[in-house]
Amino acid sequence: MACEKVFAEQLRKRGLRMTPQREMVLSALHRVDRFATAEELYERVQRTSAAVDLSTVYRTLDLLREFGMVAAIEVGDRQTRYELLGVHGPHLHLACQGCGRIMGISLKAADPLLDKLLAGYGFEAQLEDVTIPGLCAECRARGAEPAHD
Amino acid sequence: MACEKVFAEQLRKRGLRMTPQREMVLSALHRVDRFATAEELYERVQRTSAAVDLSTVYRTLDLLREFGMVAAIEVGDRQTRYELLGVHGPHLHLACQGCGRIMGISLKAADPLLDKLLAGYGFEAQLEDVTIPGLCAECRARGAEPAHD
DNA sequence: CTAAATGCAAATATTTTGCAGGTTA
DNA sequence: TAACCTGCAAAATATTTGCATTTAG
Repeated sequence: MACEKVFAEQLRKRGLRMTPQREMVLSALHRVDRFATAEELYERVQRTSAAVDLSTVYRTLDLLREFGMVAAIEVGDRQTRYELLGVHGPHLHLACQGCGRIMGISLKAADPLLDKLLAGYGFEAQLEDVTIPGLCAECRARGAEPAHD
Repeated sequence: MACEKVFAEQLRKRGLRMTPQREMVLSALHRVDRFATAEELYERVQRTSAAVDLSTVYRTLDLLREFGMVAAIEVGDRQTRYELLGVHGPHLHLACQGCGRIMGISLKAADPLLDKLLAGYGFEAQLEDVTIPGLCAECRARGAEPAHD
């Protein structure tokens, strides 16, 4: 996956430019463990260059989102999390309220729901960035309560 | 619907108190058109008494949420919206990205998905407060683009 | 009377923006 | 070299909290 290539290509297409900062953010997205907050990515980028600003991270994430290379998802808390959409493309997210883990699964599972919403309500759902809260198998086994807050 | 009764009851159960402010917030939730932000509720409450503070609105909404009388849902934007859970109880929310409208529909539609998640991933989904983005029939007919932001 | 609730103001947290100066193509 | 990008600082937004005072029960 020449992500950098794709990014550079998309940038050029719009008359925008590739910069070291933008490379670093993309690279951080690769190294980070799947879902990261802007702050986490910022910290990671800083290890490479302390001069990069948080606002630049946000601006780059916005671009990557526009290009469809990154998904922005919201778990319960206030922070947005970012995920690199690699070979797998968009998917559905399951967020365990017990342990905080997030799983990405195929959109296929939601096809019946999708059809039902379209047939019954004329509603064309976009489940790509939807995050479904709940409890994962382990937490259920542990008898964990769904954290309300 | 003796919502006030239920509220008062729940409060008493925990040694908390009914106050005019809390009544006003609950009342505002009734009058407001289904989904309201804290700010909207605040404005409405202020028409009755200008002395009520926004923080009190938030505190009351938190209580109502704990009591399961109110659902807090997140549409794309940063603001949380609150909805009174009346006779119908919890449901699934469809948020049109074209016109901003929010529909509440029965959780039934998602039963197959629920089963699939449980069977396939051991994940017990809680769809009560989930908001699904997409396009409603009207907006699709108008050929509206799903607003990315 | 006393624990709980309120208003106020200030703190937090996250994200966005304006701008002067540096940089990329 | 000209449009773009960056860092910095400050603004904007949404929500939460500490505290002195008031109030419900």
